[in-house]
Amino acid sequence: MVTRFAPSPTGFLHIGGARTALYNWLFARHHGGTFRLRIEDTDRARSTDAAIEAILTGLKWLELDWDGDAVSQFASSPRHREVAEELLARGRAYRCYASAEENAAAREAARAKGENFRGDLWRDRDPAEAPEGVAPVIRLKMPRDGETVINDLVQGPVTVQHKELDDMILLRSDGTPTYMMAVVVDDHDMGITHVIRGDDHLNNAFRQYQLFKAMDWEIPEFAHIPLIHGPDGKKLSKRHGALGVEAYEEMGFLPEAMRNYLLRLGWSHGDEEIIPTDKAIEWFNLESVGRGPARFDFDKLDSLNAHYMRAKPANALYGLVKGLLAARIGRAPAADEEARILKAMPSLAERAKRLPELAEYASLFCNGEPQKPSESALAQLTDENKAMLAELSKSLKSVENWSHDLIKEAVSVFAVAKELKLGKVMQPVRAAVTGGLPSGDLVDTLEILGREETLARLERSTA
RNA sequence: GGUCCCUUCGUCUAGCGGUCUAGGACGUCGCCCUUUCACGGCGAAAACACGGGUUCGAGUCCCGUAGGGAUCACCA
Repeated sequence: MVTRFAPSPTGFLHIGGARTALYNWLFARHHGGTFRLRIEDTDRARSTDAAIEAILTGLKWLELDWDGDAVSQFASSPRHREVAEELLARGRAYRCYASAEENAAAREAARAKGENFRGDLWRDRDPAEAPEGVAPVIRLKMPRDGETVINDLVQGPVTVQHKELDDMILLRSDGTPTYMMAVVVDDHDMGITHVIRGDDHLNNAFRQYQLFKAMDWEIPEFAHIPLIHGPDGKKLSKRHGALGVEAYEEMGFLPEAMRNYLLRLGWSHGDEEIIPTDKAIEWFNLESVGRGPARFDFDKLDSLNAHYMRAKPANALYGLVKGLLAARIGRAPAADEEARILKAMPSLAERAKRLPELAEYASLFCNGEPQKPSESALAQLTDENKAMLAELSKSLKSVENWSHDLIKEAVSVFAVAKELKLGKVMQPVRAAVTGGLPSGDLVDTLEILGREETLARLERSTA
């Protein structure tokens, strides 16, 4: 089995494309088949190298590896022309000399009659009538009677009457192949067995089907997956989540969370929600792909991301936030700070949903933090509490062995002596030490921070 | 407008004629835990678009209506 992902390099790899790639990849891996990457760059004016780069980078980030080299569609245009000639020779295609104006007029007229424009102005005309100096396009001679049924692996059987099909252009007047021509030839030449792509291509499938037939080629299976909509149910726009995958990377999502989310958005396996990649490969099938469009939901992505962050080892997590952390504190973290962060990481990861948030929490373990206490933290630091903290500092200063148990004991003893409930003491301490940021068990936090830094923070906040 | 596709809680979905007083997840709300923030635990509210059929029986099958989407380029 051979699948392919065939994006056109006219922009970044958006979320819908990413899911299409994922499904193709999963399908191929599940069946032990091949997953190819083809760049549909036949539109020379709109294709850019930057976009190709963005697509490759996005795919790599998502860890969707393709087999063989990525191929450029443009590179095989001689082959596309060759097939067009073959079609001409077989009498399955013809030259059309209609001008843009003539076509536009015919299109208008057809629409006025409630019909589809079929582009067939020259279908039955004598080529001898060809006007001087007009370079023709080559059109496919579509069947006019009957119908075609495609058994779409996702949508089920879909029928279209042949009279609805237009004599699509195969070769432009400048001799370059159109997309319709290129996909069919390439899919055939690459031995693609399953064409899995966005629902927006469903109509095209029928036109391409005829092209396969005209060449007597084997027709691949089709699977058209529903598009992803924005939270409001409308077509995904930049306002929503139609961002490049690199934007999701910047927002601090993990590729494995992204894959899980995208997989589950429009596909299911019973009640399973957390689906690691190995399970995804094992379970993926086209039959379970939903038929209606799905809305993008950041909350669910967040919760999945939180899950995968917690599952990551501390050092891996640290590697992911190191850059963000340095940017946040304006310098590279020192070795002792890194050691603290590594220790605190598990409880930090439990509290963060995205990488930047984790970096923020981690910054707490750097000297000189917190820079900006939250409002509720500030509210804790009343004059009364400040006085209390100053006294507590003295008790803490005398803790010989700076360890969890002894710190806790010192605080408890202090609380009893002052006839305060433990919470009444801890709350201000947290405000002073963390500035209101979550950090895990407070005593653990103090231990990790060390006596020096703890006392420094208490002093700073009571000043 | 023509053609094609889609329609279960706010969202993603389970369901493939009886086990559905419709299940799970995210989100929301409440309670508990508690040393703060979180996590966690428990619980609640929340859906079969509508109307006709078929059938002993329909969320599940058929038709229609409504709503949504896709597509109608010498773009892909």
